[in-house]
Amino acid sequence: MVFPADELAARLARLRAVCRDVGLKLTHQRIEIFREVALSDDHPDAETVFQGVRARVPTISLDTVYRTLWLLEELGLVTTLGPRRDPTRFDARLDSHHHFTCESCRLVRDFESAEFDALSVPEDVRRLGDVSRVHVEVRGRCVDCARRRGLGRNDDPGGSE
Amino acid sequence: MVFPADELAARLARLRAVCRDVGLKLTHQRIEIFREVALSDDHPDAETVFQGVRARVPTISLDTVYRTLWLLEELGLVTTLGPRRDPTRFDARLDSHHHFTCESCRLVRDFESAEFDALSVPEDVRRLGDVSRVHVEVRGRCVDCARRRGLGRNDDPGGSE
DNA sequence: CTGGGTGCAAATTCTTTGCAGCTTT
DNA sequence: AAAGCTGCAAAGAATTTGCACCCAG
Repeated sequence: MVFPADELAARLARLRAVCRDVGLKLTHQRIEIFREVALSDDHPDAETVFQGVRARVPTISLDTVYRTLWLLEELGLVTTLGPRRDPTRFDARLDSHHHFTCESCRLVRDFESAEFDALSVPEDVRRLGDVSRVHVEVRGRCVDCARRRGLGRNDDPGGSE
Repeated sequence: MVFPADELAARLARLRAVCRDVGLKLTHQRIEIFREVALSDDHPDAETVFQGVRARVPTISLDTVYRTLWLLEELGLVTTLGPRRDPTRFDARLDSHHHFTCESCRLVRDFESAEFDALSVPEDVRRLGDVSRVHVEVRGRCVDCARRRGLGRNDDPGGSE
């Protein structure tokens, strides 16, 4: 792994703390699922986590993995790559632009930024491969969702602009 | 729409040019599907494109929409939000970091950058909502895929670090 | 014309849900 | 003991595929 062993312990401690605070049970499965994601450095999907955990907990089921991953996500202990729980979305803009994504609803808005466009990719990244595009993803909660308050999720972006 | 009417014409012209060059037929469906994505500023998913196009072409089918969208993506005429054709992937790192994603295989690598971490969100974006996180997505082709050449897609990232 | 493209319907893949029994608190 | 979790199996989305007919080149 990339990070020191301490880091895993710290993440697990955080899981414990959050579960206690929110009143969630700290089951064997939850710990192992969280550990699997925390230990991997390549951002596994649910199926991959399932395979990994199953090596240690043979009775684990795939649906528990899904339920737990989304639970951890709601608790803020893990995040997702790309928009959350969303089918693939397409973009016809080929010029350099960036995205603001609302974590509550499906809203995504483009924006331009000369500063962001000017970003130069670090040398270590260039060593990973050929870079074709660099764009900034800003996540947050849109004004409409913020107005509606609460932590619940809205399925429909309000502003039709 | 946000961009001038000319822009749509330019995008359609580009579609024509690319199809001709590659020897693809310029069907009514392809034009309408492309137009639907090009005209929308909220990054529709396949289902939404389907609904939109169906208003003008009642016989369109959802599978044609999928096929066409992925075709346009391969031609470089549209892109996707988040990783392409990939189930949801999870990330247990909560500290600020960024991603390099290979467009050929499923490889995703984290990297750190003080410069990227220091980015400040433009005022107009802050008006869209509350920002919780800013990260940079670098897309390209990893060294292993580059070595394998060709435009085909590899399903398995080779390097196990 | 002729082959690529489309529509249909069925198949996959990814993810969620209802329910009965088992585990943490 | 009580409520929350889990595993199972079945349901539900999202996406893909096989095949016969049709249209752009």
